[in-house]
Amino acid sequence: MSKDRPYSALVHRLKTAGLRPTRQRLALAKLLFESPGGDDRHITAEQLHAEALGESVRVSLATVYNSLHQFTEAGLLREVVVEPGRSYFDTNVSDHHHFYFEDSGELQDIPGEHVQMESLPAAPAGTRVARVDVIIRLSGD
Amino acid sequence: MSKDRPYSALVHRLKTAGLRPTRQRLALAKLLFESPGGDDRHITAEQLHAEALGESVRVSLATVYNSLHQFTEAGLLREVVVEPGRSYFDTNVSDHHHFYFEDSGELQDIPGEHVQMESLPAAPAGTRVARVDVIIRLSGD
DNA sequence: TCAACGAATTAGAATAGTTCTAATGTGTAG
DNA sequence: CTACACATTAGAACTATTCTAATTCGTTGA
Ligand SMILES: [Mn+2]
Ligand SMILES: [Mn+2]
Ligand SMILES: [Zn+2]
Ligand SMILES: [Zn+2]
Repeated sequence: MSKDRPYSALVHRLKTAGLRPTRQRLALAKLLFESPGGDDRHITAEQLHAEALGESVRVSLATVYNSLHQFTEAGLLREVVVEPGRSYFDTNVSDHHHFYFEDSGELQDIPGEHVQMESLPAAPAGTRVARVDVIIRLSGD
Repeated sequence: MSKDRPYSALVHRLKTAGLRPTRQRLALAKLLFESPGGDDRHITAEQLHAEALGESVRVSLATVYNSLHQFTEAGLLREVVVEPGRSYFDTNVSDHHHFYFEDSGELQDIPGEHVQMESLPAAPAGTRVARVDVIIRLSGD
């Protein structure tokens, strides 16, 4: 279909999401989605910024935040809040839940089938369920 | 049993928790646990501080934070994080989950029986489950 | 190809929630 | 009552995040 460079799939992904494929967004998307384990990363804005700088991708922290939020709105990422002042962006947008290791601050996926709710209560009138977050908090032994 | 003033039950509650019943802790505990609906309040530190000042209880914000954390450690409160930079303290420490109204920022209890997990995955070796948080995020219509 | 324009990026300031510091005050055991 | 550990406090500090307004870039269509 396309004879483009390695970025071609990402370019398409961003365009489809209504986002211009800028140098910064492409580089961040590459780090997010095409690293080893890219379909299950849990990363903070500061971590991604550091990672970019480490790869000599020049991008500001403000742009990292902007991009992460835009990717989230576009459904490419999912935001998971675990502590006040600590939120992760998750490259796995399928239906799943999380272990949170309180000691190390790490998040780990739990496949969706392993936690099932029976009888989710109905959303109150005038609202719809935007998301259901299940976080199993773990502490050391 | 006791012929003490209205604070007597609270004094006992704090002492049992290993906390000295100081003027500030008593006043905050009274606001938290003896308001109408005191077994189901979801309040932030700043809200509680404002409430205290409104009742002419002189207490610093630092003490409000200290007390909320101490109460939480003692099992009198439970902390619920809903957004980066927004955490609530919940006077309902029984097993239950929450609706979060994204528009208004309010939290509402869902009785424990109304959400049941089947087959919670086992905690990874070397860890124990400290808590399971279920937050159903609602957005307007 | 390129001008024009709206969109994106940026540095740095600003904000908000929370925690820290170190000086002062208070509850309680003896 | 005294002494001392514990608690409170004002304000500074800190951290994650958002904002601002100046600059740069991507796209489109002539
Ligand atoms: Mn956000
Ligand atoms: Mn806390
Ligand atoms: Zn995940
Ligand atoms: Zn609750």
